[in-house]
Amino acid sequence: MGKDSSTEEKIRNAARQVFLSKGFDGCTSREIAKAAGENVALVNYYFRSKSQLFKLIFEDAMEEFVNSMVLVFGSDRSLKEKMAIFIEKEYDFLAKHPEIPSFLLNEMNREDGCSIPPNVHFEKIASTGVFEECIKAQQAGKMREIDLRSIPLLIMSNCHYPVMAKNLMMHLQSMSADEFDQNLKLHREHVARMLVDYLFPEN
Amino acid sequence: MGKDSSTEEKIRNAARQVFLSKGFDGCTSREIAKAAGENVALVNYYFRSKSQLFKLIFEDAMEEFVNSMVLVFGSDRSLKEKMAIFIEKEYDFLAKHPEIPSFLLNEMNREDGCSIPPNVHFEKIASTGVFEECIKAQQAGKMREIDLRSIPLLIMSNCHYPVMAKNLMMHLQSMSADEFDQNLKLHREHVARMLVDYLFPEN
DNA sequence: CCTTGTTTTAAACACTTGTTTAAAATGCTT
DNA sequence: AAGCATTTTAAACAAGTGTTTAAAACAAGG
Repeated sequence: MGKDSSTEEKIRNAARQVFLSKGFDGCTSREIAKAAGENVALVNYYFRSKSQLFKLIFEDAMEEFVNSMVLVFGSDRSLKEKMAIFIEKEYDFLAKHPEIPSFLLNEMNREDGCSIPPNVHFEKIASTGVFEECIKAQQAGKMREIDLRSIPLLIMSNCHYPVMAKNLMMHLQSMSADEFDQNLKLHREHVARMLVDYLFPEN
Repeated sequence: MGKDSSTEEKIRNAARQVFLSKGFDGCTSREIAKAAGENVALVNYYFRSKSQLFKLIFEDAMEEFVNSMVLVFGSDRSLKEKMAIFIEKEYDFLAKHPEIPSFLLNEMNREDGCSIPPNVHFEKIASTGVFEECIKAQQAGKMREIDLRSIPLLIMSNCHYPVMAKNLMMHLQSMSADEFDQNLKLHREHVARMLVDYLFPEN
């Protein structure tokens, strides 16, 4: 069976790009094929159906997404440092892949959207031991008493939303894309300071 | 010309519900008509086209959205109080209309998505005088030195994202809808405290 | 009643959708 | 070169899309 470079990969990459920016409903099989420079029939020849191909792309994105979480938490810095570094990395990651948050959220909310076993991703994050680390820190009085499930939500809110809301904010505050990007660099520092200050209050 | 109750409104309401939950690409004219219990042709009879009808719904949602901002900032409380109240109101509002943030963001990012004059909404917010109020507070050392455009972004991030990410969080943390909603109540208080503490540091 | 204008309907329009087919092109082994 | 499976193509398929049409149903006033 063939090299997985060439055609199959070309379609997969094109699909990724198109799906990420337009979503499942927002694009057509022919659009993906054209973006790959290949015949429409090849999409189904290699991936059986549009949905099947989408599932592949979606799970890839989800994995990439979760991995970027796991990476930092696995290191052996202090919890406070980890948090700050994670926010840094997250902003860097999102600068390169700004469509991922919107993509995941949207397709997660579509009916018959997500058919993935949840435990996989949960386990991956839990396996870094970051949760136990938090509990310890809380018991030692070094970390604010807060439900552990709120922490990812706090971080993700402040990292993901700004990227997703770029167009909306540009509209509401009538600013250009450059202005927004420039402002985002400052915003990022506020976010890091605010979250760390809140989660690790000074005595 | 007829009563604007009955058919026209029935279609408009159905369209709102369907558009909000599925987006422009995610639904069909026939689906809207069926939801309204009327014939397909009536959609175009009253609204000329699917796009036209969508534009109406979209601008309505946007207005509702901006108004919920303006309402609080127009009151005559202290800035610190306004902020806290606003977050409260926003969470209440979003509990009733959880689809609006996703809807606005998505359709804002669609190509040929937003064809609305931006200045309208910007002016509406600016006209509350909240910006001048912030500048004053910053000069008096009562408010953190931060670009004013970051403040709405901070607030919206922490109010809107949690609602949008409900399904994603349920999945990642393998929790039920009830668990999530319960957690959201606690989360909301953290958000209010964190934002106020950060924007109005004690001395 | 008939006439007028408005509202509603079923049917059709042209076009796009995802998917399949059957034939053509290509590559590889013998 | 011949035979083979694999890959690619253009064409077709049925179903669904937004929109239009032309006729029917309705309401109101003369």
